[in-house]
Amino acid sequence: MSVVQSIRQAAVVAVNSLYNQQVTEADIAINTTKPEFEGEYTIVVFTFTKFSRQKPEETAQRIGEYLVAHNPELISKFNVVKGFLNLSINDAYWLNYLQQQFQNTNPGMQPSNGKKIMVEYSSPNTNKPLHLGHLRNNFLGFSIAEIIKANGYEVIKANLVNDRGIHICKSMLAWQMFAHGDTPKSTGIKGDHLVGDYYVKFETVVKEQAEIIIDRALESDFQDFDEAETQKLEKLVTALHKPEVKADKEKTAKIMGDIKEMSRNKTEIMQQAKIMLQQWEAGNPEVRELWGTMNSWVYEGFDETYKRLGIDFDQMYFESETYLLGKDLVAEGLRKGVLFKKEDNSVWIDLTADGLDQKLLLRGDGTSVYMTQDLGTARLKYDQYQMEKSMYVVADEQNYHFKVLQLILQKLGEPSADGIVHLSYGMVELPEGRMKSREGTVVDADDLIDEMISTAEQKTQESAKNLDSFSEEELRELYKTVGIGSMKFFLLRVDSKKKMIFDPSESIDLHGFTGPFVQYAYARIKSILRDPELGEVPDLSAFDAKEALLPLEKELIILNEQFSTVVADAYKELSPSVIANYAFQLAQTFNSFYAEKVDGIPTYSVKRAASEDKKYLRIQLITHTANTLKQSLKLLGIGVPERM
RNA sequence: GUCUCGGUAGCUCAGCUGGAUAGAGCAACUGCCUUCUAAGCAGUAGGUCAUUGGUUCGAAUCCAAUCCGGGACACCA
Repeated sequence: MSVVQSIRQAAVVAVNSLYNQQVTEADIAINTTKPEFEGEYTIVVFTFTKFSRQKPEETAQRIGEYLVAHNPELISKFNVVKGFLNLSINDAYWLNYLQQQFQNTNPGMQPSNGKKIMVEYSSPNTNKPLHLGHLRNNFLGFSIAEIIKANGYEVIKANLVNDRGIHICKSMLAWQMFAHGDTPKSTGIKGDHLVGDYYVKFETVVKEQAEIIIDRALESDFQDFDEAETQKLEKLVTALHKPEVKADKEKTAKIMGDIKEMSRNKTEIMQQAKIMLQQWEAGNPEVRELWGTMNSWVYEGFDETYKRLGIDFDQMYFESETYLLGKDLVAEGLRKGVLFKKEDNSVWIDLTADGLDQKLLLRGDGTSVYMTQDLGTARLKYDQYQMEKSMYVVADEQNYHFKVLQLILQKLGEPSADGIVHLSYGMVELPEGRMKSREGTVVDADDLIDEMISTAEQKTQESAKNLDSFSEEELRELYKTVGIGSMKFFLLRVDSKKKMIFDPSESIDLHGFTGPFVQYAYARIKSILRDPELGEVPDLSAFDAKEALLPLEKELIILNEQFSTVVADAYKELSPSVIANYAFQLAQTFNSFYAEKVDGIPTYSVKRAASEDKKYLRIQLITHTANTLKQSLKLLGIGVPERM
């Protein structure tokens, strides 16, 4: 049990017996004590004055006296400032905690609770390589999975690959037209990048072809369109010439966007892509073969990137295998009367009673839409794993989709419905706005990884000591650990619910609130423990420290003790940033502990400690700190170097 | 238009289940490497917590309104 919980329990007893009340643990407000006051934890007693009928100071005084009298092993003394009851925890309590924990190489882990949670993340399209946005998704998904595991759950990490659809046909078509049979092997280009290059090629051709159609349309020449489209375009073009629209930039842009979109759809190459998609769905062997080949190139590329990043999955799903799912569910829904058919045979659900709209679930021609697939996939997942919760790590632009998904599953009476959790995160933006793959303004994942690893190399060459004692292999490993670590930390330290801005012109820092800062603190501890001058250290598992704790010793123990609570909070908030902030604070406190000097003499030296008692206590303390730092970073998917 | 998320130091962000004088990092400035790793430590400077009103002993935190910005509301995924 954590200190805070112990205090809480003791305080409930104190308040209830002193004032004959029925308060519960939730009624006790506990904060860490501000550094300018004595004590470690503070109970705020203002709320108790309602029934104590005393001034805050008197109330705090009485509760403080009661706590010290009844819990001497926990609370050694107290002081009162206004309505704040500052408690000093008994040194023996901290020492006992340290004694119990210092050899635990997995601090903060809860025992198994037998429940399962699925986390779906990454879920890339197979028509282009991964970019910065995917990185945030991947790191978040992986880290959340680790955090959930630490809270006692079994986790299934799932990846639903979007391997079919118009987007991959675009790459395929452009490859057929322009590649002259090039392959990753023949060109030396990584598979996902090669396929991505042809996606970009496709888009440039569309743009060229669309421009001609747009120009004609703006001259009111609608030869490319059918009757209905012509009518719509006539309205749009007329609107464009109205003075009030001309004055309104936003409106003009919107209309131009509509015209552009309609024109793009009429280009020859887009028509060909649509035909290819139909051929794919019809099982055309040639198209299927090309599809298989190009996807395999992409998978090789993805695997390489995932491997470098240390990202993995327990269960792969492919949309080509799941896109037809969900139709059974729709049929059942129709039978149950939850869904209804319109004249054109399309199937809908009416969500107007829930403040939402009607939502299409099956097209008139019987083909499924995104939502249909997701309904089916939800059932498939649940049939396979019967998990407590099914989490989707997907950007916040799809908040509405997941709200609707859960609601429909509930109305259909699916057992998976209540467990649906959308882990919604904000997008990564550039200083000038959103990244757009169509416009080529994306930060490529592989490029960024390379850049960070070489930045780590540069920095290591500048500042590491004893560089010549590292082997080539060790150095490569170190650059990777630090480079990837800095990137993961950078993307995870910000609350995932908020969008974040990344400026590619300023490379990711390795100083201050960063991954390498935490890694450095860890490596420092390891270096202390490795030092031959430390001498022979006896088995400390029964060591019993006698001397009073010094300020930073105590502060370090207190922080370490909070780790379990932090891990629980990170799960509750579904936010790795809670862990990142904690890891930084712990590393920072250790660095102060490490560096404090009085008259040039280090206060907290381990090997030169004033007594054996202090030396052994500090060995326990920094060992535990190293374990906690390592574990924190592990929960973020970040590794630690033994030296750097 | 409706819904939704956000606005805290020059920049990037913590803090938000109400609690003491609002915290970090970066950037700027001052110090600190003959003693366990300076990717570090100690310090200085930098704030109308978007605005207004309300609830409260107490509001960055809760409520309402307003302003600014993002996103969603597809027979796209």
